[in-house]
Amino acid sequence: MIAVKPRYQQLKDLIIERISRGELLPSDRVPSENELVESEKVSRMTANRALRELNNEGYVERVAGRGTFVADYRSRSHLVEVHNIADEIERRGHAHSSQVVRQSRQRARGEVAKALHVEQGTEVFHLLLVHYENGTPIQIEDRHVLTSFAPDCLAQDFESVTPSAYLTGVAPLQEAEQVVRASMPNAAVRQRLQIDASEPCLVIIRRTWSGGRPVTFARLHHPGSRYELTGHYTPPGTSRAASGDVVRLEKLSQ
Amino acid sequence: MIAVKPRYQQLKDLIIERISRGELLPSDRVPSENELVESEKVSRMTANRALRELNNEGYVERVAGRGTFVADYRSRSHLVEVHNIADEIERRGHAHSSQVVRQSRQRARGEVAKALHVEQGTEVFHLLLVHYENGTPIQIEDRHVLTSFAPDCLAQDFESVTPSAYLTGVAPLQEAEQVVRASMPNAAVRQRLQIDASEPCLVIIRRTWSGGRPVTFARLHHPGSRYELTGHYTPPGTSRAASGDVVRLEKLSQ
DNA sequence: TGTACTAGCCTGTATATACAACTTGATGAG
DNA sequence: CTCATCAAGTTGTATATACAGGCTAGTACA
Repeated sequence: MIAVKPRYQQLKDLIIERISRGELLPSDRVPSENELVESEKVSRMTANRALRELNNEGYVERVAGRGTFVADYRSRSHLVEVHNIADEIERRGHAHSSQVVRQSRQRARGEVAKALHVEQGTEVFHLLLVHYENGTPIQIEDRHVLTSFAPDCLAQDFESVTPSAYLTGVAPLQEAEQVVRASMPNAAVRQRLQIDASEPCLVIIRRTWSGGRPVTFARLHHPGSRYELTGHYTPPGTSRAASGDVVRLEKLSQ
Repeated sequence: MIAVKPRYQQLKDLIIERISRGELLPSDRVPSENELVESEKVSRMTANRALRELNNEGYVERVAGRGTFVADYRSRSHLVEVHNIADEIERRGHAHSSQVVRQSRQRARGEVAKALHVEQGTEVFHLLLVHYENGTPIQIEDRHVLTSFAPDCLAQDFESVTPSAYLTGVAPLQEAEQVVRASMPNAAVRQRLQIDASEPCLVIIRRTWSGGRPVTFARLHHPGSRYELTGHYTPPGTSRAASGDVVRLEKLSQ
């Protein structure tokens, strides 16, 4: 099946390709419709459709009169926003800090090797951090990263830039799977989160893909009494105004 | 500001309007491009853009050679799929059953009144069900519904059709907010879920909107050892094939 | 020097036209 | 009656053209 892709899709693929290989960085200017007409020998309407759809999908931002620009990674998907606990805490107006417990190479075993699609015993990076909100522990981040994805992982200072922010900067994350559970933590987790034996944890296990392969696998433990996940869903095509005056549910249900 | 909406947007609004007022039902035929050219006095390209975008947004399905048809509610948004615990259980190949504990009128107080945007003391429907997977309790559904939204709510047999499925049938749900927490259940919840005092619950608090106002508010309790939420995110515009061979994470991390 | 204006680029929308590919139902040949 | 063919309607794509409106830089003018 050698189905020929439509021309507008070829243009989209071309631009996505340039973005994901880092040739075009966030806020860089993307070729204008007329430039694409010249260089790719298409009509302006075809170039328009390609750029318009990339805009709808969050890859680029368009400004009438100025041009088309690569969007920030963080606005590309809700997923990436949720990824970064530091942003989340700062958006609440609180202070974020973190402590690196471990930052080392490790041989991938069992679950980690399977999740990252590597052989048992392959070297990967292992990060263990505790994140604090106004000095109170809010998350344990236990993360494994493919060495080939981020070779300079051990040289980073993860107390000033979170692993999420760093990894997002290395390359855009394209896909993610996550599982959310409630479970009782063991003693080590309890000690790091400063909670007692009767408090459950909200656990998120998340695997993220880039360039067609899984690149990082994280287990995030949160104290049940101090953390909750919130989500907001609107069907596409709904006017933005409608969702603006939604009362935040977490305030209602405390 | 009397901004004139673009023509293609007017067409989209027109069709969404017909769908949401029930004039067009799922699988009904939507006017074809040429019919819109006639009736709405637009060019075919404009009609094409309107229908194409409605298709991308999940409102309609298009089949070359046949026409354009209203999509099923359940395929309109991932949200609605996730809503129905019965479908979820059956998709796993297990048997779903449920027991209605309470199905009555109740005066809305406190949190419920605030969440549904009604005065304290307004009458609402109250549903309390326990859902079972292969005979084991998997969810307590404690739900409040606006009487005006579903007047025949008390006449339904919720042991054969789940509240989610019923409510989805009354009108398409347009928006939802949810909060996910881990917490220790009280004795009543423990007893209904048949769990002991050391097991935490995964709690989902969800509010759903239709026609611009909140219509139902639900608290869902799940035993931490038997239930987990899974999510899968792909940025829009990614080819579908890539996400097909993703290994389910819940199997990896058991 | 400073300000107003304009040319030139950009996106956003709308139309008319064309051809390809698919589906369905009718028509006609065997 | 059966099967092949065809016509008409549908979506999907692509092009050429046009005009409106936003933005910017440079130019002319005061």
